[in-house]
Amino acid sequence: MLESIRETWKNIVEQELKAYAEAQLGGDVQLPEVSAQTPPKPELGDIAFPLFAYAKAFRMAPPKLAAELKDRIEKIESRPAGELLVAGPYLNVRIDMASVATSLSTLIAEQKEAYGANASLSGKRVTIEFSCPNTNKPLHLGHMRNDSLGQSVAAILKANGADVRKVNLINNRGVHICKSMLAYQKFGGGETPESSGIKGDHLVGKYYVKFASWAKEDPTAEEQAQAMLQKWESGDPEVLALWEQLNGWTLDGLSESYKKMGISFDAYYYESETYKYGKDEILKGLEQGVFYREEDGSVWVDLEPIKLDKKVLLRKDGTSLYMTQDVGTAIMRHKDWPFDSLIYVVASEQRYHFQVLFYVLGLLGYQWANDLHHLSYGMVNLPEGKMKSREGTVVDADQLVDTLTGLARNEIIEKEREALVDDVDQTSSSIALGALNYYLLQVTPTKDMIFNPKESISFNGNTGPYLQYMGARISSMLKKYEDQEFSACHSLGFDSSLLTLSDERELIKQLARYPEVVEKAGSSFDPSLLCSFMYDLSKLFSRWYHDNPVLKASSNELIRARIELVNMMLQVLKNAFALIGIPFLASM
RNA sequence: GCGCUCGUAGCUCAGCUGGAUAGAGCGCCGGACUUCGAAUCCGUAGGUCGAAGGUUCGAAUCCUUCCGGGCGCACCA
Repeated sequence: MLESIRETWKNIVEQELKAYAEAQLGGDVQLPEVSAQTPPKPELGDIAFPLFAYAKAFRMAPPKLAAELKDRIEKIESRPAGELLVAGPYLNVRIDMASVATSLSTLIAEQKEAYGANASLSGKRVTIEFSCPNTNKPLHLGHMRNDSLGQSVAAILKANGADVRKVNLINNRGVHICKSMLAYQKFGGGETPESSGIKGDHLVGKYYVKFASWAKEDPTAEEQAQAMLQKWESGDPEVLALWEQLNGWTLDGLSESYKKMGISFDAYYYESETYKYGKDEILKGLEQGVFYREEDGSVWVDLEPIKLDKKVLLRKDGTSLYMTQDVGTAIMRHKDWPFDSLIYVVASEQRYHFQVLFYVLGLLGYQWANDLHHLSYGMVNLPEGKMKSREGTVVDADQLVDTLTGLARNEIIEKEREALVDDVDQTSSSIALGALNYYLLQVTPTKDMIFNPKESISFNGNTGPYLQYMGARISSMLKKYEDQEFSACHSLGFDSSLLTLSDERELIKQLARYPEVVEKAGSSFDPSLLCSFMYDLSKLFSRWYHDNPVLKASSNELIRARIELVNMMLQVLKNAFALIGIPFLASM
C-alpha cells in the first residue's frame, strides 16, 4: 500500500522535473533517475526526494529547486492527498495517513491471518532441506540455528505464495555412527532408554562420547569401527539389528526435541538409502562428456570455468563420495516432487561443496539447477570462543530449552501470574521457545554469532518474550473492551481522522509496511528482517500505549479509533510471530 | 600460500538500491506504578563506522591496498 503511494509520488516528481527541465533548458535533457527515500525523522514527512543530483543540470541550488517543484506539483489538481514540504535540499511528502489507516483497517479485517502474505512466489515449488542430524548424538545449539532458520524461511516462503516442501536428511550411516554402536556393544550392558530413563538420543550420544575415551586407551578402536562399517555395508544381520535399535532410539529422541521446538518436516530422507545414489548420474555425465576419467579410473569434473580446481566424483574403485550422493539425492528429490527451486540450509563452512554441487547439476543439464540456493549461515560461538565437543562446551539443545522453560516458570510464579495463565507449563515453554527462536533469528544468517547464555535467558529488551508480552497486554486490553461498559463504542464506525498523534502516524505506517518486509525477507531468505521490523513496531507501540490511554481516551469515538489501531497491531503481531517461530500468548 | 567472509558504542547486533546530526538492546547512572499488565516506559553518558587512499555534489555503504578475526582449499561426511 505504501509502496504504491510512494510510486505515485515518485512518478509525479519525475514528471514535473522533466517538464520543468524542458521549460527551463529546452530540448531533451538527460536527468538522473529520481530516488525516493525515507526521511530520518517523522517531522520531515514520509517520503523524501533528494534533489542534489539535479543542481548541476538546472544550475540551481537544490532548496530552490525543491521549492519550485513544490509549487508546480501543488498546481496539479489530480494529485493524491498529502502535503508537500521543502526541507533543505529535499522535497518531502507527508502522506495522508488517515486514508491509509482506513484502507489498512479494511484490508486487515478482510485478510486476517493472511495479511502480509503476497503472491511474489506464487506457483513456485520450493524444496527446503534443513536440520540433517547425525543419529549418534542429540541436537546442540548449532543445530538449533539451522532448525530455526529452516523452519522460519519455509514459513516465510509460504507467505510469499510458494508451495514449500520441508525435507530432512538423516545421516544415519557411516563410521561415526558405528562408533556409538561399537561402544554400546562393548559397554552398554543392555541398557535401554526405558531401563536407564535417559532420552534415546542422549543415551546413544553417551556411547559416542564413550567411544572417544575408549579410543584413547585402545589404539584398535578406530579399526574396529571401520570393521563394523564393513559389516554394516555387507548386511551383517547382527550389526544391522544393533544399528536399527540405536537409530530408533535416537530418532525417537530427536522427534521429541523437534516437537518441543516447533520444528516439522514434510518428508524424511535417510542416508542409508541415499548413499548409493548419484553414481549413474555421474556416469551419464561422463558419456555426455561433461566429466572426464583419469587413468586410474576415477571420474572428475573440471571446475576451471567457475575458477576452482578439480573435483573427484567417483573413486577409482567406482564407489561414490559425499558429492556423488548429493548429486543423486537432489535428482531423486526432484523426481519425488518436481520443484522449481531447492534450498539447502547448511553452515557456511560448506560453501565450496555447494558451489561445486550446483555447478555439477548444471552440467548434467537439469533445468532446475539454475535455482539452487545454499542458505549459508555462520557459526554459533560462545563468549569464551568456539564450542568444542571434546572440551564439553557444547550447548545441548534439550537442556537449553529446559533451562529457559524453568526460568520462565519462575518468572510467572514470582510475579504471581499463575492464575492469569491457564497452563503454566505450556506458557513457560512457549516463552522459552519465543526467546530462543528470536535470539537465533535476530542475527543476519550469514554472520557468525555469539550465543551468550546469560543474555539469551533475559526476557527484557530486544527479545522474543518482549514481543510476546506486547501480545499479552494487547489481548488483555481487547478483552476488557468486550465488556458491557464499552458497548457504546462497539456500534461506532472507525474514524481514522482521530488518529493524529505522531506515534499513531508512525504506527500506521509501520503496520502498512509489513507486507513489504515479508516479501523482502522471502527474497533474501532472511528472517532477521522480520525480527527487526517486529521489534521496531513493538517499541513504537509500547511507547504510544504507555503515553496514551486507549480504553480511557477522552471520547467514545477516540476509544473506538484507537481500538482499531490496537486490533491491527495484534493481527500483525500474530502473523509475524508465525513466521519467526514465536508462540502467541494471550496471557503470560 | 590461494579462495570466501566478516571488522559499526564496554558487550551483542541494526543501518534499505551511496544521501539530511550513525541507531537499538544489554550493561552503567538517573527518573516514572492511587492510571488500560512495570516481563513496561523515559532520560544521561558512550562511536575519528579496523587503517590508508580513490570514485562522487555526498561514502559505514562502491573500488584498491594494508591490518586483524573466522571458514574453506580430502578418492571424509
